[in-house]
Amino acid sequence: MAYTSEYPPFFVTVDGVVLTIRNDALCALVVTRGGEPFRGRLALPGGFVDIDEDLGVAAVRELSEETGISVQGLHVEQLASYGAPDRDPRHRTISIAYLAVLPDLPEPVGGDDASDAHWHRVTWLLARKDRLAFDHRQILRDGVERAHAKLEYTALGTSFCERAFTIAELRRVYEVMWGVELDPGNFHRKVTGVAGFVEPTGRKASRGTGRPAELYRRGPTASLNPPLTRATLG
Amino acid sequence: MAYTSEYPPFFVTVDGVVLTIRNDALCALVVTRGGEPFRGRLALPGGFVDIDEDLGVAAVRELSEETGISVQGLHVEQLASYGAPDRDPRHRTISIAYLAVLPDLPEPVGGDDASDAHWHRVTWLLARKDRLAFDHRQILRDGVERAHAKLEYTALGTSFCERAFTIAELRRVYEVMWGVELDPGNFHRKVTGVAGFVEPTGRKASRGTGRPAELYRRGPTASLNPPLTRATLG
DNA sequence: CCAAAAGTGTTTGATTTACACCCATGG
DNA sequence: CCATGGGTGTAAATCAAACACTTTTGG
Repeated sequence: MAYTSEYPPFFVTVDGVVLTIRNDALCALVVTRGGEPFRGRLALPGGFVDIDEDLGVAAVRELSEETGISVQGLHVEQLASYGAPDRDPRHRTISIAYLAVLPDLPEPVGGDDASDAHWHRVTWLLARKDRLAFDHRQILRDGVERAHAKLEYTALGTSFCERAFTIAELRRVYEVMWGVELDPGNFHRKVTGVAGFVEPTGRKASRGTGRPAELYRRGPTASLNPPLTRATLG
Repeated sequence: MAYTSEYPPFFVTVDGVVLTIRNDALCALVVTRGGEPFRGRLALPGGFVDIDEDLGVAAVRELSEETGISVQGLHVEQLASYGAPDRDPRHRTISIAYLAVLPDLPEPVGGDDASDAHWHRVTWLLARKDRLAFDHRQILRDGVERAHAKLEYTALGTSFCERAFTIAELRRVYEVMWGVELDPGNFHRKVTGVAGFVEPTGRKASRGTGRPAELYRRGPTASLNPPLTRATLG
């Protein structure tokens, strides 16, 4: 089947910046490209938008097809669009990037399809210019920057945690993202003191040694004003 | 000329949310549509992206063509993309929206081209569902929300002012955007105390009665941490 | 009982808020 | 010389940072 148009054709794709924290490091989900261009290179999961498909739906679908991850109920937001005329050597392609934030999953998220999806440390992916295909290095950078910024004044941090989490686990998210150590007491007070941020489940968690911690879940996500600030360095 | 492709055609447009403050109200720039669909309805300025044109360049060009406004050197940033399959009754169209913030201009910005561009109060434009064509109501809402948010933790407020401005003029921006009265003394101290926010020009301005105010210009735009907060209500 | 982590109390210092008050100009 | 807005001083209230200390578990 072929389409004709009096205007030159644009191609529209979606790409996903999917972040999680594994082994105390910020990691992003990447796939190995099977076809040209950039065959064998790492890339953000993504693909073409169907002609009658909503952008957000396409992003979720591609993530599921390429990596087997279901982001149902998880944090997904539109990040930005990328449309430099030469960003794809084949055609004029506009990519709408989405940002997803997940709790650490039980490793190899091999998908039904092109199942070589892997987590890589963001620092490693960004360390060299040529690790990622297309302009995906820039997209990843923008995604990480967005996540960074939203940590401070939204409850995005809770999206890195499981449904139920301890305050210490949430604190670890901030510590890894900011590369600092936070005072456990002050963090606890701050986070439990902001209305709508977290709410107690009533249950407790025994995480190894020490006193068991109260379990919390995401609250109705109030915006943080004043924002969380970095506290005492270790 | 006709183009053929094995994939269905997408159309790509840019739209601009152009904000300013006039007569103590937040206003947006709109044009009256000359063609179908939505002929005669108000719409955000925008249009089709050329096949070899960068998105940001297209946004600036359309603004200039449709409204005669040059946003050279002014604040322009990508806002978000809109691509619901039915957002344009004619074709599948993806629109990348840009946000621009300007000082109050000497009124009718009539462009070279479809020169019926006008400022309207944002509250009026948003008050009814059908004042704007397409999904431009949602786009405008998103732009206003973005501007609102960025006021608190960036120096975006200075973009509503002329090159040189008094602290009182800057304060007026915040008061109008937030619908509050701010304490002049505290605002002055806060704003001049944050490094990189504003820098003095050395000149003074005589605005009517009262002591002449020092003139400032935008600083190298430090991010505001802690952010500006709303102060005393009037 | 000891180590370790959770969570609370308390002190200190910084920041914000409220508002008094002086400054500089136009009429 | 008075009204008006610009800008600084200052005290009280609020908040954040540092850290001591109590609680509750596993070994």
